[in-house]
Amino acid sequence: MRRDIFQAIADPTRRAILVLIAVHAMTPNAIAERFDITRQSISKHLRILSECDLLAQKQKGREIFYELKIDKMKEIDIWLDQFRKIMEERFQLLDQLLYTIKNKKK
Amino acid sequence: MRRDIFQAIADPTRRAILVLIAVHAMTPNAIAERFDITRQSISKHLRILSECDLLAQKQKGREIFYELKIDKMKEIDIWLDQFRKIMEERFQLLDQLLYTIKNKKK
DNA sequence: TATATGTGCAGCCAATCGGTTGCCAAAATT
DNA sequence: AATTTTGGCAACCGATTGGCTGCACATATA
Repeated sequence: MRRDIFQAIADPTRRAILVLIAVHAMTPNAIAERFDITRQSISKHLRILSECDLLAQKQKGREIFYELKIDKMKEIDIWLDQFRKIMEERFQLLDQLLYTIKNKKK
Repeated sequence: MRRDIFQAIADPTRRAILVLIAVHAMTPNAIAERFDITRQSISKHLRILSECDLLAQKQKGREIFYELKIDKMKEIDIWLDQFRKIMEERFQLLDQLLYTIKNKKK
């Protein structure tokens, strides 16, 4: 069973859950009310998100509030950084090239 | 057939392909050499990535060079922005709360 | 104490995924 | 003209996914 954050956010329902929870912690029932699928399905999604360390649970009586562990989202940002760096290098190379051409003209 | 960028980057092979191609455009065969799977599998991945508008093709003779359409990657960044904003608002609320407490003490 | 509510787990199922092999077409090489 | 190289497509297959139902269990409430 592969379980990483990229696989976790691949599902649109799970992405919506993350956005919902980001605003404030919610119980599985409250979340399920927002979707057209069963509470059990939501529960499965919450388990998957939890296994990726994206969620924290806070028990209050018989209710469980799930909240987003926002720090984990940084992992995606870190992955994106690779591309930002590659693009930056590419632009620098382009600048260098343009500079060389300019000097040759002189 | 669902086909969005989040589903596209869910697969680790596809993520690796994106990083490879980001550096410079490559042919399917050249990409396949870097992995332990068949050229046909790579071809499938390239098709999926293309369907998400993540890749551009440049034909040179019988070779096809695939290159990354870096702009499409911004979509992920835009999605992450939601969370950045929510977090910012949360911190501002916290600041406000701390300010109110401070003033009440006076 | 009996009942209602909140939650998670197990098992089922159709659809999708990610790999494979086999094949064909176009371009390059001999 | 025959052969090699490059690349895509189709069909197949086992594993995974994302939904469902049914059930069990703990906690509130009557």
